[in-house]
Amino acid sequence: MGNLGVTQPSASVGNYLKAVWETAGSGAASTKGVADRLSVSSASVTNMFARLQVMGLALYEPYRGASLTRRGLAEALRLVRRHRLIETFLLEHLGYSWEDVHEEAERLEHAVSDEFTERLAELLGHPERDPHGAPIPASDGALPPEDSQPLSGTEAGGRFIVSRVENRDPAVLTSLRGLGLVPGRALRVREVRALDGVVTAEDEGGVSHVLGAPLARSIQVRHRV
Amino acid sequence: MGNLGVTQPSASVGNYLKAVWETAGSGAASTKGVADRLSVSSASVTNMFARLQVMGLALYEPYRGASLTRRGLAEALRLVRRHRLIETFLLEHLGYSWEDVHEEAERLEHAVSDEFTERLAELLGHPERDPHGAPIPASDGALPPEDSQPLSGTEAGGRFIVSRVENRDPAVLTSLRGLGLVPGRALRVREVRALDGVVTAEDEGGVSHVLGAPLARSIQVRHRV
DNA sequence: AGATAATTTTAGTCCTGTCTAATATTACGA
DNA sequence: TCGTAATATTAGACAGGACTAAAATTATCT
Repeated sequence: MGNLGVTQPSASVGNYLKAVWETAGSGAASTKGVADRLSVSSASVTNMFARLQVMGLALYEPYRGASLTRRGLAEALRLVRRHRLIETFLLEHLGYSWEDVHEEAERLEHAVSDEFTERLAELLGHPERDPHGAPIPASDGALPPEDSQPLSGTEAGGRFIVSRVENRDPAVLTSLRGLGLVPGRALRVREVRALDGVVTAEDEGGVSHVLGAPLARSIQVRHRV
Repeated sequence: MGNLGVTQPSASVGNYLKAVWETAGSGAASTKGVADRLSVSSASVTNMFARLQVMGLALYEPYRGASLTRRGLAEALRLVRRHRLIETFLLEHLGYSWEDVHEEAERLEHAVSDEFTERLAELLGHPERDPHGAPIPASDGALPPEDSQPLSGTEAGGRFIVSRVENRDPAVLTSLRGLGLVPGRALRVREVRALDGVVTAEDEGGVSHVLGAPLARSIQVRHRV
């Protein structure tokens, strides 16, 4: 994850790199996908895709989308690492609440240096996951293995532990926290309704939760051991 | 120091506001003064002075320099507060060395929110001074009273305590730290040579320090009680 | 006071990153 | 497979911030 002699990409460029990384499954990111994620016009995305290509950070084929080069991927993961470490710090040391850490980290990740990042990792004890359960890339970009699946893809009767909540909306996160649907919570799935994807799951206190498809998709769980 | 409904000035605008504040004694800041401090061309400064005026952050009279309005001053002090709190945090919690905190804080001050700042102040115990002895403005912009004077302006025979070191150059700071010329150090002034402003002072260990005029000007001391 | 030096401003250019409107391409449903 | 809907791209504009070169103003020194 070195950065030898290379100019730091601007915050904008960094945001596009992250968006491409998050949007592209294992292929190329679409213009619209990135535009929606960044709340920016499609024209802006087309423009940036071309620039990322010139900068050697992405491969771009018109109408086919963009995918990161090794360098682009390294840069994206560096930002993701910063973001998730900062979120952890905000929650654990500054008393931020779960739903507020994302926004602050979003700005800070572009301002901190590698030195800051590594010192922060040290202070935090080199955590593997952030407060939402998202894996924190190592300083060389390595991601811890993922053993989770979305709640929406489980089967009735299964017993799980919430491992991650993938949602940036503070209002949604506040609600989920209120319901106790945070990483670590044990759940037993009662029903995954084929009709509309609504999932019904019961927590250890016997409380039943009914979750619409989008929510069920953003809650990741892993099998209980 | 509120920020109600007001768009956050960009990092650039913020840097100019700080530079005007630091440059203008109790009058107006000159184009060249600000240009030198920010390492930017004079033309850029003229341009920004005009824009600050339009934004209501400064008063600008061509060829006469710029001075901050109440709003501009409040914004500048807000950044200074952030900067100095961040420096303190870097040194005390992340293990940064004295000479490295400035550069990192310079970037971070534009990325943190008021909420972050106040939580950080809380974590640090609401310090009144940063690691270099510079006063930290309160959240309402109030500055602790200044009882210091530059070492260059003292008289031979006086006994002082170093209260502040005003220099951003890491190389200079490293040297001063090596000599023990940091806030808290007791000094007895031996000579302030009229000829060239060179100051000779002795510390408690009996070590004698000879300081050129520029250095002597950047070291602030207060009378020993 | 006049000449020269220092400082400032103006004029014009450039780059980044955004937008809208118009056009082109691809995907999809009948 | 054809027509419409969705997606993408191009073209052109604009704001923020920076620069250089040239012109103007102020300061300084004899």
